[in-house]
Amino acid sequence: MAKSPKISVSHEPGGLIVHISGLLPSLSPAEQRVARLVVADPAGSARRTITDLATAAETSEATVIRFCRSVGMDGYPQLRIRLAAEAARRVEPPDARVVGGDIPPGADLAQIIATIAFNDARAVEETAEQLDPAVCEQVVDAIAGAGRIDIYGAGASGFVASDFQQKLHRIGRTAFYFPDVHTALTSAALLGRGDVAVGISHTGTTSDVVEVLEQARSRGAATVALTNFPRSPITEVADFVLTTAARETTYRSGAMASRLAQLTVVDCLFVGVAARNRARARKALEVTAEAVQSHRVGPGRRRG
Amino acid sequence: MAKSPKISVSHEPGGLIVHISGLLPSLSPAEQRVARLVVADPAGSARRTITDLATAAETSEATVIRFCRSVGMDGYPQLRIRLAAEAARRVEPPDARVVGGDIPPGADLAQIIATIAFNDARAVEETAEQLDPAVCEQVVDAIAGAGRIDIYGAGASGFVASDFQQKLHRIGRTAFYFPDVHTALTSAALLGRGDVAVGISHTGTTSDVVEVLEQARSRGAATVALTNFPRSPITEVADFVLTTAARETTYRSGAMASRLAQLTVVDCLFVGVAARNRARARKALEVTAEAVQSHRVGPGRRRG
DNA sequence: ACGCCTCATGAAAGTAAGTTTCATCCGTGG
DNA sequence: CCACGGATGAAACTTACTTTCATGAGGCGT
Repeated sequence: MAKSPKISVSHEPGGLIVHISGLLPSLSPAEQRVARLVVADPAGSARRTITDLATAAETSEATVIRFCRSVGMDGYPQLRIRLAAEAARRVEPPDARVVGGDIPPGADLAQIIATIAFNDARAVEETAEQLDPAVCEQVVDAIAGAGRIDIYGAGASGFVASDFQQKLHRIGRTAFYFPDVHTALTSAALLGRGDVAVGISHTGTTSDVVEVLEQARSRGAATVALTNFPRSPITEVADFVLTTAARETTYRSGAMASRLAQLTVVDCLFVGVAARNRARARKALEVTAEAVQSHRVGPGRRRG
Repeated sequence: MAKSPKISVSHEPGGLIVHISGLLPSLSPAEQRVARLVVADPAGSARRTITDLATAAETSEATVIRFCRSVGMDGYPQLRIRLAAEAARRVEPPDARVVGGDIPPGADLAQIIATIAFNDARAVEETAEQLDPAVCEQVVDAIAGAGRIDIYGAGASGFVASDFQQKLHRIGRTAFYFPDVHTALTSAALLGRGDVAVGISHTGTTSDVVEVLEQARSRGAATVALTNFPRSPITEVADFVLTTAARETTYRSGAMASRLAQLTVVDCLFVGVAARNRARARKALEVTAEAVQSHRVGPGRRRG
């Protein structure tokens, strides 16, 4: 079934560049070379002829066309135009901040800070731009009406999962997070129709998370995937797919930008769910806030 | 060559559209028809093929080309691209995002997303701007040369603390994070000169964290505070103070923006430390990356 | 290991788009 | 009335884009 090449991608809001970055790993090697050129210099690429671009990417025109189709364009001319538009819209980075780039070896700390913050902020913004409100809405509905919510995530994404769990818990939703696979699988097996399972994985290839989500789905739960890559395995076991838009950087394994982007999405979902029932959520928040009040000390800020 | 193709106008400032409008009267009738179409709908025209446009202007392709040359373009493709770029640029920004504002009660999800992302991104940017590189440098030095690094944080900040610990660990630094006060106190008591203690607290008033940091300091460890409020209690027990710049919003208890800001700072420190010894850090990262490789699944592409 | 299949890929054929050339038309002024 | 020059489109031509197809690499089951 899923075979259907419905890939279509009719909806690639936000940036085309962002969209392409996300698709990058799902492209064939030759197409990736093309994609990288395009992402690195959209404006420049728009000026090139297809033959030019093909040569630059050390491949054939045919591959460039395939690339166009892979990212949802009709053909090369359309890509060109979209690229030009995209490039025009984006204000170029003020200074030497390499977008999505690596930190140069000799960089001093001030530069490092500027670069990191720039990329982090961008990831957050771009993620928001390309988020599909309609899908979010559905996810929010599902969560708001869920009997139980299971949240899965390994490693770095585990933090995000855990954070989400805590948030939902604070507004009175029954949410769980499992740091270990076995417990998670057990829990997933107990899910059923009306429950929701959320899997978080930057790469979308973390087998533990994919498996658990699959399990959850087979039990009838609605499954949600949060990943940076729209065509990664996790999306195949998810009813709803939400993507982040962090560009890969080679050096920084932790992919902090990705983490921030994930948290932003989680936050949006959270606020969306909370907004479903303002009164109750607010009350729950107040109660939980009071609960930790005793752990606060002294005069702190001005507050007299 | 009497016509002298001196085309000139290599640089037509302001908008291309404006430029064309200006030239309009000096064009031949048929070219004017083309020009009018283009000016009326730049974006739409960019999508048309030359034949299309010629037909629409009730003229021949040749005339369209002449028009292109008349306005200083090399040919039709170039015009197309410029038009697309032009059209994209004049799209006005979606709408006014409320800076630091609360989410209005009736907001739809798209608005919520925009607002959250905007505030989150701002928090990250502003935090980076006000971070003192000199202090960061000192902290990085301390951590890079530390015998042991203890990281404390409760509740939401605990996630950040934990994340920091994991990061440092991955590049071979001896770092610990303690989710519970008692263990933390015990550990702090064992710190000494040359060790580093990092306390993370958004409000800066979390008693647990303050206490532990105090303990660490009394044992001779260098203490670092990461908080949003430069005059909060935690800063009184810290040798180095790093601040985030998240604006509070009333509704969102979790203060996600603050979390992101904290993470950004942590990331900067991390990269700073890693940069102190590129080679070793890189190696450590590679090794740890390999370690989780087996947990990745399949190709992830569309697979048929 | 073997054959089978799938997929990625570029060469080449085919089609469409863009460009040039040139003959025609039309108005103007001698 | 004719010569002239600019405007114009038809058609030839060139280049760009797209499709098709054969090849070969890599995976998979036997």
